[in-house]
Amino acid sequence: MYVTSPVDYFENAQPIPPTWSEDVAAEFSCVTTIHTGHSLFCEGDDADFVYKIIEGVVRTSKVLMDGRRQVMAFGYPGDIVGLSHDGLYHSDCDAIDEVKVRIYRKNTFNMSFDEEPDFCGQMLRHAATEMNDMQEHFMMLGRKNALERVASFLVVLLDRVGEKHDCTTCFDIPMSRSDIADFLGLTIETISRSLTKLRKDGVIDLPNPHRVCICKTSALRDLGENDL
Amino acid sequence: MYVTSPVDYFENAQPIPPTWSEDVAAEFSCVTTIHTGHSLFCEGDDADFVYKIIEGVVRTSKVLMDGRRQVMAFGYPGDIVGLSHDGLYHSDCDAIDEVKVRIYRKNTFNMSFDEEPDFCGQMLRHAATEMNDMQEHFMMLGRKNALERVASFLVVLLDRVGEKHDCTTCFDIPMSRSDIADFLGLTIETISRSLTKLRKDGVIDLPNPHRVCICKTSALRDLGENDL
DNA sequence: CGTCTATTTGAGTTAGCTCAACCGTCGTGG
DNA sequence: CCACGACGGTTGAGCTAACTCAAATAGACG
Repeated sequence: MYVTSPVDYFENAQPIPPTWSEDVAAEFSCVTTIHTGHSLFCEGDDADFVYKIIEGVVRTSKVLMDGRRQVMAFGYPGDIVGLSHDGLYHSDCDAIDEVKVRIYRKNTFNMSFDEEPDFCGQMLRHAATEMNDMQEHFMMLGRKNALERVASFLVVLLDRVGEKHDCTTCFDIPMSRSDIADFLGLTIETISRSLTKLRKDGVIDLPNPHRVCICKTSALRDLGENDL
Repeated sequence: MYVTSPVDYFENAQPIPPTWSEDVAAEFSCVTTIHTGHSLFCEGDDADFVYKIIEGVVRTSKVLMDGRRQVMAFGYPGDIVGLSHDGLYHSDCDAIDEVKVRIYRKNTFNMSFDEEPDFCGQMLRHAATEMNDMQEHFMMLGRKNALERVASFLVVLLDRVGEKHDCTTCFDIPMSRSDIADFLGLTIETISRSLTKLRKDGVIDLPNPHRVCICKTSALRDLGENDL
């Protein structure tokens, strides 16, 4: 099931000491870089690690036997990926660009919280936040049309990574059209056509295929009808 | 924003004592019944409680301004609903049939875990399980066709509440066609047609609209292509 | 400069939607 | 007791948004 080996960053793992506090936590985690296109983990692997994104963007996805793929989420800096309920990963996770992550050994906190209860609390808060995002995602996949989905997607990115320049807000889109399509449950052609329509309507500008500038923020928000 | 009042079950709430252990937990939670069609909570309400389903089935859903609705999940006995990341509920939750729940005061464990760390662990495990279910749900909404979605849905119910009788496994479907449609991102007509097709193909039997018997389990599983 | 890959654009097809009719069950009231 | 209307589910017919397939375009890279 392995595409690339996701665990060889952790060869010199230290033994786990009896107590664990915030400032020694660093000893039980390590920072590493995953190169563009490489996997953090694959579906079916033992879920031994949890990853916190420091830099770059990852993609978590699942594939059906016939190759149909659904992208669950894009993980941006601050996001946590790799939580499992049964000790196995149930999705693939790949680096979309050059990604720096902090890797935590699962057994130091996950499923056994004796050492540091607050880490569990942080984890739960994070899970609750992610579940909320997932509910927004359900709304898109189940009930919004193509243009609304693309608009919603752009609004989420706008609020998360938009850089305000005078009247427009711009940001990079590190993922391919194919990634966006598989995230939104559409095809690359429909993504392209929707972006073109938004551009022709003057809502956005596309300096290049991997960068967007939002010209009419409120129009985009109206289209996306995102919560909050 | 209220449809029905979801909080009047908790009029005689007790003050929170300083310590909290498993056997006194009952004091900080209470069991109550929510009647068919009534709400446990609504989007926008203060998320003061978390609910564990004891009996019956609940539906969590979101609606867009124009009335389009997406059902996020059906909560069966053992499931927990009402987790929030920011102190507000972001979905509606309603009783599909007569529902018995245990209501926990959020502040006794959620977001402040000083008293009982293990409750947080249970919560996190539950959240991880639910996130896994949600990922299956994404696959359905984004990448499966109507028949596959209905088959997947039936397989999940089959594994969860199926009662095996000789060669077939049967279970009740407490939710309406409209609920199923809004869960699967389809219309009631498409649900009906898909069920009829499965019946005509001999995969299932429908003694009445709210009960299914699975005749060809493996055929249904093949169609649904569920993970695990 | 040519090849490769990602994206955009165009044209025709189709799965699922919309709208409408129909059917069975249930509760209500004359 | 039965007629009636309301409601939930099923079935049919036509429509349309998004898909599929195909071609054109544009960068990126050796």
